[in-house]
Amino acid sequence: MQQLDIFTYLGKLQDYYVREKIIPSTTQLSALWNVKARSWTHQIVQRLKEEGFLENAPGGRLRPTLRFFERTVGHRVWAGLPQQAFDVQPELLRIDDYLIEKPSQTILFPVKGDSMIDLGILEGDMVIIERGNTASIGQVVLAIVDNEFTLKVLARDQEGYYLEARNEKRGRDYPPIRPEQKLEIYGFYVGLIRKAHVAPHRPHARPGSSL
Amino acid sequence: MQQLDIFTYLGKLQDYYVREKIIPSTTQLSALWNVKARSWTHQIVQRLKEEGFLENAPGGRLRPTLRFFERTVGHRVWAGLPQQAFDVQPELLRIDDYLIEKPSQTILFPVKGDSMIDLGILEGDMVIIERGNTASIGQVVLAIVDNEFTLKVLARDQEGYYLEARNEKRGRDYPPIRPEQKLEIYGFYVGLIRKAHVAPHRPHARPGSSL
DNA sequence: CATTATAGAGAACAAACGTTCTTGATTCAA
DNA sequence: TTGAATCAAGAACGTTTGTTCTCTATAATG
Repeated sequence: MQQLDIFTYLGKLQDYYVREKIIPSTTQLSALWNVKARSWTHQIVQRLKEEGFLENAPGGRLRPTLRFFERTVGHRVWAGLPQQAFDVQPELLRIDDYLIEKPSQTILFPVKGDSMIDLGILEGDMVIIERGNTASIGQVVLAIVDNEFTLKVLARDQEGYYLEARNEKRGRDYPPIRPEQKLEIYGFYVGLIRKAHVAPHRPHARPGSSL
Repeated sequence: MQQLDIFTYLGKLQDYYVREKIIPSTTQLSALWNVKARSWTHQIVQRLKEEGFLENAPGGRLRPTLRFFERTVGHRVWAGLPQQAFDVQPELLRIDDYLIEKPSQTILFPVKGDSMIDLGILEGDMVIIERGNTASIGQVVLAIVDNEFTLKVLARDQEGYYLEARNEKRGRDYPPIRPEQKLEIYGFYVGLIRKAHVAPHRPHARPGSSL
């Protein structure tokens, strides 16, 4: 704690950036960090630049680098403090880049119902759909049936193409969908994001200690 | 073309923002827009604020609004489609913002095994973990057992706290984990991202037409 | 003990900043 | 042809900015 811990400052700044979507000026940074002297704030900023979290945009203002957004991915227990995650060369990952390859052809679609539960696609999840009207058998596709979107597996038999659910338990609730005329495919499933509905944080349990 | 076309200015600014990831100052905007008077630049900015493309961040600096990013996936694509699509405003949702509230306390962790499959957490998924050593019974937690991370449900009985898997089918493969001394909780599950392993794109099927 | 980093504050400054007010063209409808 | 908008530039303002330089405490080291 004696040592100037840049990551404490970085953390506050990252949280601020998420809130405000801007890197503030030295003066405002001083307030954010509870530093009384703008000169000292400047010093800390300099350190963050050396570490590669910030850089100067044309005009001298600060802007976040790619590294600023990167998030640690843990594989095994890091010896000691969690902050060391940065030192230990962990895998770094940016969610948007990881999930979306073609931003202009990608949309998010909210999942309703549990017809795809066997593939781990739950109600309330957001599926990531890449546009394209061609798909392979067995692929999960977002199709348009009766003027409504539906997420199903593309299948085919003697009678032609149809859509299958993936819910073993309640299979009879989701019979195959056979298009009356044509099957309109909007895009195909390339990923998923889920926000867990965390119960309002009542810290019931505090088993053992911590780190 | 006679009329002051804000969108010409907006376009240039959008391109600049993609390049530099920052909204420049009035002076630099003047250069970008080939406007000689900073006052006039200020006027245009005012117009863009009224239209909802820009706003003032705390401190007076400019920042882009959500509408600023609107253009990427043309909304015209949606015209004529089922109404569900409009609920989400796909291109306006930024994944990072949606999933992560406290970036500095959040990590991603790759899921191994199928012990949590009943909660739709599959092998290869990345769970989003928010740090904190307190948790409620029934919450999904990332705990440290035998110097390895494990993702399980926190439970409790007469004997004390323990960890449960969630895999009905192969329940006997995942017996409850009871800590020898103390149960160390690293953080709790707040979300998930998944990248579907799309088979190399062989466009087997082209059922019906498209849009 | 003396010394040397480290953590922090204060003052000071030129440049850049956001803003306002004034003035001059050009366009276009009454 | 008068008069109001619109488009544009200039000058001027007080404030904030990034930066530098100097000066202290405190802690660690030898």
